[in-house]
Amino acid sequence: MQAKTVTVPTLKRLPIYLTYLKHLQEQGREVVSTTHLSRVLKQDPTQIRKDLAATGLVGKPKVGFDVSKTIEHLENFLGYHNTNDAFLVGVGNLGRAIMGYLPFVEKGLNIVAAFDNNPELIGKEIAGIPVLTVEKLTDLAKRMKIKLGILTVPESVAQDLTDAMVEGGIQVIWNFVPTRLMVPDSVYVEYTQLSSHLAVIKKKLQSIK
Amino acid sequence: MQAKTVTVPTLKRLPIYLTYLKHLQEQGREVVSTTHLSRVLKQDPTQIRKDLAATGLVGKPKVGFDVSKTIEHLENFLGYHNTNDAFLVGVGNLGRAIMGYLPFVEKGLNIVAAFDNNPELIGKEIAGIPVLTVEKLTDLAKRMKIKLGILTVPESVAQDLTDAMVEGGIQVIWNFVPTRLMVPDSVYVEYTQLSSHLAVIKKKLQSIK
DNA sequence: TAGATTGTTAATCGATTAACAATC
DNA sequence: TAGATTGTTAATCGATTAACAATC
Repeated sequence: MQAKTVTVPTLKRLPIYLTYLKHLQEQGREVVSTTHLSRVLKQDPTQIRKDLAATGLVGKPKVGFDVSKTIEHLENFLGYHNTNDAFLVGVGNLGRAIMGYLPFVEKGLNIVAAFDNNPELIGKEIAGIPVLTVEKLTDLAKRMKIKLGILTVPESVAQDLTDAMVEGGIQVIWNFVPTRLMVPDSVYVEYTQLSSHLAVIKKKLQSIK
Repeated sequence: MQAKTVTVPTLKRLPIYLTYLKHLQEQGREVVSTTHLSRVLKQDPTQIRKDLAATGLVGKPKVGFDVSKTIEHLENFLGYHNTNDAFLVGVGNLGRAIMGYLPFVEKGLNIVAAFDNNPELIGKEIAGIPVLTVEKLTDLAKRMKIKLGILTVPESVAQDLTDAMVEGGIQVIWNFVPTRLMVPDSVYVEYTQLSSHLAVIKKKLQSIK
């Protein structure tokens, strides 16, 4: 079956299935039913079936899904085997963590250079990634045809550096700064807003005290 | 007007409004309309009005919302002025980044201790936070009546340390590990799945190439 | 075969968006 | 007053969940 268009909610659940399937594989399980996945992952079995079907997977009635094949299929679908080059802008705490975060390397994220305006960092290497001055950002992005930029700067300079990335031809920005960025329609911004998660957590804490 | 029950999507948008309102405040703006917010934040104005109304805010027809009062109100509503004590478990790259992440401090997250099993880290301080052995986690959580735990360990030990937290009476877990955690119904888990965001980003990159 | 599981259509649920009267 | 904006009810949209026939 051909892969249909996959919705964002589905796309976000796939990596969760994948980690659990790998766990099963390590234990030597060969097949798994969505009924089982449903119990463990606490999600509706129909939803899991629809999610898998959306990637083009087919299961066997009465049997379930082949663990190894499903892993292989999902990894291909998510593009874990082909790497994407990226620039990281803002070598603070969070930036450094992302630069050295192994799970991203395993999933095919390849940060080729990082940028900062701190003279003490420029010229150094962090987690094997060279740190360059932000002045080189736009030109280098053009020259290297970089399509993905990861933004981990303080809020005050977020828009300026976004502009620099956009000018350099970057088309997808992973934004960790708690601000909306202004970008042309052609540029996609993926927002990872830790403050939003914190808001949910604090509300929850209020209600249980 | 009284604050109604606020949905999670609404809760997650409030911090975004807040950062932009502070930006306006710095520029000396005294009032703002949801029409204006809508243009800048690229969100439906009705949604913004509903979100604000859900927190108990009222605006002035023809005028809009008072910037300073709205900021004050939202900060109170989100509990930025009263701190929540938390334990952080797993002092790797990501854990360290969170320990030193200023925006969390400003929003009232107070990490009082961190835990790891690496002997080289134990006894040290990182960003002013003491690192202790994971063996002390459960007892100390009980004694200090800690309600919030932040989980930034490798996947292989995530469930074990979750169990340790739950046994220590922790009721809310902020999980950065790309796995579902098994917890009793009384425990709430907030999932921040960076792998899910990466999945969305990689798909986007595939489509623009 | 009987029963478990898949795959799909239909129903439900909840969030977003549209329409519009009320208000300063 | 006229017009912009709020606040709210109604309509829409999309995602989740339920029901159930098809399948091995």
